[in-house]
Amino acid sequence: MPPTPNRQPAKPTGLECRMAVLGADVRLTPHRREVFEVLQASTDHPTATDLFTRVKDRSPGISLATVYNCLEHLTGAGLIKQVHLERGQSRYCANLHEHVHFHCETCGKVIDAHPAADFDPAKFWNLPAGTRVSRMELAIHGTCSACAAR
Amino acid sequence: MPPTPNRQPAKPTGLECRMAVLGADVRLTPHRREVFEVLQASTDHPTATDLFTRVKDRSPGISLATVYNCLEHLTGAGLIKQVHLERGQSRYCANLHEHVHFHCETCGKVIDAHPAADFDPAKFWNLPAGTRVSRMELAIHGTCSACAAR
DNA sequence: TTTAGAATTAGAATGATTCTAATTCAGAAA
DNA sequence: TTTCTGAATTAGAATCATTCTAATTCTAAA
Repeated sequence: MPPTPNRQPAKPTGLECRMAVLGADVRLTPHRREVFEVLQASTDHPTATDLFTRVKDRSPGISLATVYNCLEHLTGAGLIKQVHLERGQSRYCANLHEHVHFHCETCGKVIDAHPAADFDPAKFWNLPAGTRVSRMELAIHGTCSACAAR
Repeated sequence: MPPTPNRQPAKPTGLECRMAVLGADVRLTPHRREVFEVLQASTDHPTATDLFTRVKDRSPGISLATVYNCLEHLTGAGLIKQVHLERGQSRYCANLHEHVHFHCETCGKVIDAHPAADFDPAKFWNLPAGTRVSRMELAIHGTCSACAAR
């Protein structure tokens, strides 16, 4: 039996490329990179199938399962966010700035809304002492200005 | 052809009972009443199948489809609220006071949290002029005090 | 070149919800 | 009372989004 090799943890080299955000990291494989780039280029808040359609134009062989897989890894690494606005498909968002989502119930459009500079969400709700908050998700539903104008 | 009878719109009489809230109304049929009462008596935020199980103790013949149907009507009438905390099953809530939901990611418990008296949500997000807000849904995720103590 | 593990895939499986078509029921009209 | 109409209810099928599975491919290190 050969001596136990002094195996190092795999390090990124060559084509392999990692991005680290908030301590987590992902290997940015070609598919993951494309899903990420397509999402970053999207101003709407696409669903997994929306992204599947868009990425297929660039990588015809990609499968929906891979898109879901990529989204899961990217979400886990904190590179993108999963958004739950209503029942049905989840939506995804590459805007990492703190923001909330406005959802127009008439046309379905989703708009990012950013909080006022002095907004401190934690102090507005009377959570029991000892509660730890890891994230908040605010969905505002209504009618967007374009629809309201009609 | 007989003369057109002067048909009046159906009015609630006898056992039939309506509740009107915010302009909407529902006939409170026995099943709807039971689903509503069971939800009001629940301190957790039950899912449709949770409610189905609980209501079946009182009305063994009820079907899951009817529970969904009742929940839809009660929600439409504004008597209860549908809550989306995570992917998967919707939860329901009979607390009509303005409040947000805290979701413990460790034990799954959901706690109602009420806003501070001076909280005016509308002014904290820079929504485009002309936007009309009909409702807001805030989910706060984290660890409840009991789980945090462990 | 071999190996080990991760990524990817197609398709099956799952879970929640919604739909469908038939039946039952309540109250109004005859 | 009996009939009628529309709503409520039902079981089961259908749908939809997602997750799982098992096989295959790929990457980078040994």
